[in-house]
Parts: sequence; C-alpha cells; structure tokens
Amino acid sequence: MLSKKAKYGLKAMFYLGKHYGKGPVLIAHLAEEENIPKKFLELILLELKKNGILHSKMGKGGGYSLSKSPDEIKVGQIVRILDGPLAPIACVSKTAYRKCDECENEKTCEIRKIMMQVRDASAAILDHTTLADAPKAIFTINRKSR
Amino acid sequence: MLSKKAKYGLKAMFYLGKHYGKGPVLIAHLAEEENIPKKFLELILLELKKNGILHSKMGKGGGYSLSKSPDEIKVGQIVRILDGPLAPIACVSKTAYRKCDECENEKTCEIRKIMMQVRDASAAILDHTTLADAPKAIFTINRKSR
DNA sequence: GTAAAATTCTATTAAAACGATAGAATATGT
DNA sequence: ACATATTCTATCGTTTTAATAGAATTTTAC
Repeated sequence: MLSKKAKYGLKAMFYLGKHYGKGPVLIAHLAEEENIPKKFLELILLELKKNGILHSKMGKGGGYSLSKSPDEIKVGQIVRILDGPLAPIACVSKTAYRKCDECENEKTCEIRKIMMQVRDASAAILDHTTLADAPKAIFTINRKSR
Repeated sequence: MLSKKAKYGLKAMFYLGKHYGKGPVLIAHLAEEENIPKKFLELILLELKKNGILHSKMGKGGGYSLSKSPDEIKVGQIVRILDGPLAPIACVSKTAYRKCDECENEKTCEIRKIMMQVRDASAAILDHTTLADAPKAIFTINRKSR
C-alpha cells in the first residue's frame, strides 16, 4: 500500500511539475490546492528536498520548486524516498536487500521468485514514468505460453 | 510490503501444495519446517480455512490440507485474504474500491493512472501463478514507444 | 467413556508505523 | 526592523503488526 505520505508527496511533485519554470510555490498554496494537511506536507517536502529532488527558498518570494526538469524525475524515486523500497519483500529489493530471517535457502524460495517478478514489473513502470508524463497505458503484459 | 503474516501463509500453502494428496499436515510440523511461530501460524491457517482454501481436521490424525488442487489456488487469492487488496491505492482496487478523500476528480489524477498500471501488472502475475507453479519468468514487460 | 491429540476460539500484549500537530528557530527580502 | 517563508525538534494519538496465552472444542483410539 502506498502511504498517505507518498500520495501527498506525489501530488505535490506533480503540481510542481506543472508549475515548473514559473518560480517557487508556497507550501500553503500546495496544501490548499491538493487538500493536504499543511504541517504534514512541510515534513514531506523537506524530506524530498534533503534527497535532492526539490529546491527551496526561504523568506519572502520563497517556496518550493523542482530541482530539475519534470522529465528527469522518476515517480519511482519519489516513492522510494517517502515509502522505502518498491520490493514487496526485502530479499528481492535492489536498493535495500535484506535476507529473510526464516528462509533457509533463497535460491529455491518460490515466494521470492514470484515477488521478484512483482518487483520488476512495478519498478519497470515506476522507474519509467516521470513527472512530465501524462500517463498512458504504455505497458502491456505479455503472457507467454507455459 | 508483504506482511510476515502473508509470507508465513504463503510458505505454509506452498508446503501443503507439495504435500497435496498425502493426508493432513500438523500445524506444529509446518511451523517447525518453515520456521514460523506456531501460535501465529494457527491464526493464519484458520483465516485461510475460513476463506475456503484450506481444509482441516481436528483430533488425532488431523491437521491441515488444501481444499483443492494446488493448480487451482492462486497466489493472489492468498495474498488478498491475508494482506487485503493488491492495489497500491484504494481508488484502483477492483476488489475493494474506495474513493480518495482528498482527490477532486479521479479521471484526471496522474497518480491513479500510474498506480492502476502497477496494480494490473501485479495482479497479472499474482493471479496467474498458482501453488503448483514452479515459478519461472513467464512474464515480460513490453515497453511500447512513446 | 475416558484419555490423548489436534484444531478452534477469545483475549491480551508490546512494539512499531502512520498520520498529524505544535511551536520555536532560522533565513530572506524590502 | 519587520514580515514572510522554510526548517527543525518534539510530541501525540491511533492503528497495525507480530506474537503469545490459555481455555474450549472436536475427533480418534483404546
């Protein structure tokens, strides 16, 4: 499940994507426009900033803006920052691998193989789509014969 | 993220799949074999039974067994029972749809469109794979030109 | 019909994660 | 100096997660 934190973050990022090049946007404005609790949004934007994909300016005339072009910011990156790894299980994560405690040998674990497929499919979508994409159904699943 | 509950449940179900036709298996045995806390496993198996995919027998010679053939039990069904809907966000769930509180109009929501793709990709994998599958990479992602 | 073996039920618990809020501190522009 | 914004630190209540405990019930075997 995508947390509210990530959902709010994505909303804000897409908004800033549309506003790209038109100067900084206030937290208060983003919160209002996207129906996000302002104080909560502050923390989220700060986290995104600390991870380098947002730029901010304090004081009058300040606010938030994307640190690079919308077509260079992947949705997957935002989700990973706010919700952690995409993988449904740590032992198939590429960015945060961790062995399962209870699993004897990883090589033969059916669950691992299945979840690896899920991870790969999700990552293919999320790491391909950027803030500039008006998302279309650009992916199809090919079910090969068994 | 897949919960431990779902992971344990899947482990047990795969085990029972391999043991299919050879009579009931004890909770204690499953717990031992798969390194799962026994008391926790009890609850999990009970939940799977109440959802009709496990059969149990009390008393001596009792235990758990699959209520149908392994090739008829989908991994997606097990995950849904134990962890709820596959969709990363409720507004794209086919089994448990719910409107987002903060979302004005669903039709134009970019996040929704992306997460719908993720849901569909995950569901395609999980609802295709059964307990009988020695999972192979049967799916590929076709990235169409944009 | 009693004992042993097993699942079933109900309740509780500790810890972590989630969602959100509060207030003070700091930086910036005029 | 003042108003405007972000930044920082702390806290809080609720829910979920992971697990445990113990009594109740069903079944088989003798």
